[in-house]
Amino acid sequence: MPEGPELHLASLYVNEVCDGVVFTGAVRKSEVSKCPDVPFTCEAYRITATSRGKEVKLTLTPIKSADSKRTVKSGQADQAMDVVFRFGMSGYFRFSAEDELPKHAHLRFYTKEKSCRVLSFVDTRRFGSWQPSGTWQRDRGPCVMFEYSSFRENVVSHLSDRVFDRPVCEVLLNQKYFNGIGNYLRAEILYRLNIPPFVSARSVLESLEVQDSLEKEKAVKHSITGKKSDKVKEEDETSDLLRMCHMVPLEVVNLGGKGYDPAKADYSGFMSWLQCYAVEGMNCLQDHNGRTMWFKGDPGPMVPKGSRSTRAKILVKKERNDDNADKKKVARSRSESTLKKRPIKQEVTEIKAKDASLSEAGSKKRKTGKTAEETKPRRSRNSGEKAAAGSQRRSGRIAKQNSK
DNA sequence: CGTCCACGTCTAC
DNA sequence: TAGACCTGGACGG
Repeated sequence: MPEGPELHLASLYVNEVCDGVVFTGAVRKSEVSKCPDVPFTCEAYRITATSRGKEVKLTLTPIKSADSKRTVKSGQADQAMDVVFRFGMSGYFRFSAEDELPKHAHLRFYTKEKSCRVLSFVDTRRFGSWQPSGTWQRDRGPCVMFEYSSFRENVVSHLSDRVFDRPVCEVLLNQKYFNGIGNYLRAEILYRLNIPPFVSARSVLESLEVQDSLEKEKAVKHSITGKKSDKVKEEDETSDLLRMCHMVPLEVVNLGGKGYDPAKADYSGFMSWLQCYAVEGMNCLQDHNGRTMWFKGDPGPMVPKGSRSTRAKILVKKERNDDNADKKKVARSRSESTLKKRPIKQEVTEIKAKDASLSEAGSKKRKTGKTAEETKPRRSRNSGEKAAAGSQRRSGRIAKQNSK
């Protein structure tokens, strides 16, 4: 599930399904989990959730009854407890019947119902974690979605920090400044702005100000009366990287539905929303950390040496509907960058690799005559995640569902 | 069957 | 800045 939008949707999910539900007893952990026990036991309690960036906090609140003072046994909570979750690569919450517990339900909260149900933290890969009596992780910055002004402030006031020497695509994953941005969001955000991923972060951020310039503009317009002074320099609403770090994740929240989770039922809406990440025809390279960066066009000057164009998974195939494309383009030709949304007919395919033309980007940074693949043993990001690939796989198959 | 890939941190050399 | 931490789906042989 897990970038900022999915964490927030998870908190909405918890609040919805747990509304009016009474939980009871102890919080139980799976045998296999290495995360800490949650020492909370209560005859009757409620669960609510909030999110911040890439964390979710559950609050367990004991329900007071008239005779509670007498009834509270030792070992029973009478105080609320917060449990803070990080989702790793595969975490999510599910509310189910007790006899239909999902596989990998590693932390469980049981309802006080005759036919008991369970709120579970499910995490297939177990990269997620929780912290009993937890607080928001100290080194994480403000939420890009719901603490927008302090998020801006935090970035703009630290631009001299040396982390901003790094390529912008790598800095966008730094949760100290971009809490909530992950691998698909960085691709989508930079794509919308046409910013090459491997240019220094400072160079694209240094012109930005603490206050969102659109907000400023609104304020000005407002004070000027209702006069629609078009003279006020119409700034392109999609031109500010920090604003896009706020807006793009909110778009995913407003899809209302499933985020990226191939294991789950309906994520087709999300797949259609993607314009760049894992989209056929886009380029990709490994960043300095071995993570796949999806982009279009120029990669920028700071591509890591030896970065290979990965044979990353293509999840989305989009098909142009060219019939009226040109006309529409002219009609709305106001700003180049707002035209990113090509008139498109999209097809969500099953996951089928096609490995389109990634070679272009890859060849750019081949300085020697030889390919990176030939000269260097490929850097591997980590043992489990990326074993250095030996063989080239080329498959030319795409699920052909483009019939019509 | 085996290899490669995946929405993210962590910590150890 | 490599690994470590994990499971499982897609794909290739």
